[in-house]
Amino acid sequence: MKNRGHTRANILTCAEELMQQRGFHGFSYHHIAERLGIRNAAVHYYFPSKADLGVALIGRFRENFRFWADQMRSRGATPTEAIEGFFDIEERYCAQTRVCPLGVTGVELPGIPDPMKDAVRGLLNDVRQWLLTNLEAGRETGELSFSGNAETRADSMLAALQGSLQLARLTDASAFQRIVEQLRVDLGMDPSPAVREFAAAQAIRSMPA
Amino acid sequence: MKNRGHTRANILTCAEELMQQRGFHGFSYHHIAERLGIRNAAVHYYFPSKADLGVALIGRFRENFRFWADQMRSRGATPTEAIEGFFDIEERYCAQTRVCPLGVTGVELPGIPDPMKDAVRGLLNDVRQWLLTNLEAGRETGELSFSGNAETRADSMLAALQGSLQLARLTDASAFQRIVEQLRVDLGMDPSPAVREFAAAQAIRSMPA
DNA sequence: GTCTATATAGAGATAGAC
DNA sequence: GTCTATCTCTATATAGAC
Repeated sequence: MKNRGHTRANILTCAEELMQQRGFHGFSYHHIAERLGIRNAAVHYYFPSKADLGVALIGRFRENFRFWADQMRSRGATPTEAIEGFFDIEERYCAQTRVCPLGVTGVELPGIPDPMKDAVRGLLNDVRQWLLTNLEAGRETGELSFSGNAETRADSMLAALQGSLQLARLTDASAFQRIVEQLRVDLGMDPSPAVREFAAAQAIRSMPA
Repeated sequence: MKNRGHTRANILTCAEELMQQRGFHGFSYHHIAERLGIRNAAVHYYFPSKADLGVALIGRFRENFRFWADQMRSRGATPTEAIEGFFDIEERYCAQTRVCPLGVTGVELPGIPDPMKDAVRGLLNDVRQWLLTNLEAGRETGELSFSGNAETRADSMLAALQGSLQLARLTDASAFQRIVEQLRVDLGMDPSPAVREFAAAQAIRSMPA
């Protein structure tokens, strides 16, 4: 038996990919079981209902995001580096033809289980708060410059990133790249490859698989 | 029998709302039949398969958009007025807790029928082209001012609008309003009437007696 | 054009053996 | 912890009566 003791984590990893590629209603326990070479019932052993699975998925996004953000902070990343790291997470989604979990749940909202909705709102709150803090800190130090209120800027950025992953699947990945570059310009960020490479390396090293 | 001769149109109207609220996999023929007070089989009479229904739905979005754009043009709308009109369409979606059809299909893409994918790409192309034309025309006349390339600006705007409808459902409608206001600022447009009123009220309150 | 009735397949879920 | 077997419910779809 491969991956002894890792079945639960394997299920989550597999379901995460399926959800970000096909939507929460776009995959079934059978899809997961098939990919992992196990049976339907084994998946139900770990996640009795699909609502349980959905809540666990969102919970893992939250944990991973917090872990990643803590890593960034403890490594002394500047606001600019932190935001570049966030762009890199999204870029990896784009490369895997995934969309943002907030986009998936935003689209399917009335059909997803209530406990999962609560979890998603918590995730959104964490990400928003993190981005807001970095935008304000960056404006404070002068490394970022943007007009208007930071809350709105944070929401605009999240919306644009979310939408760009969806548009990129309908056209091609360059749509995503160009929109991110536009966001950099709007924040007065340096578009130099050196900064992007640094942030990408940080993000890859500190993002749990 | 109500709405004699309108069943096909009623089905489309109903399915459109369901799709924008719940996603393409989030509703069934039964939901439609129930809402219209008819039977499952009657829906299949007009749209033999769900793929047929999906293609027809996207086709209607395209027709409606073209019709609306033609109206705008024949009434001599300026680029600014045209773009405000587009914001109005999205705002109505927001008020009805709907998201953009491009967002729905962007999220569920690998699971939707192939002919529907083609139709969606056509719709996106129409909307992108329309927005691009208006951005360029507005920059030409000087009524709009924005940096960078107009294609990227058009894609950014579509992504932000799409994402903002999804975020607004996870938080509240004000997220959508603030993001649209940000888009206006980014294009050098006048603030919306609501924002102007608010600013005016602030000014009056802060005026010395 | 809409109905009743029915077919098929899939999704979600449980019981009990190993 | 994973399996086989089974159950129920829903979604999609068709046939044929009215």
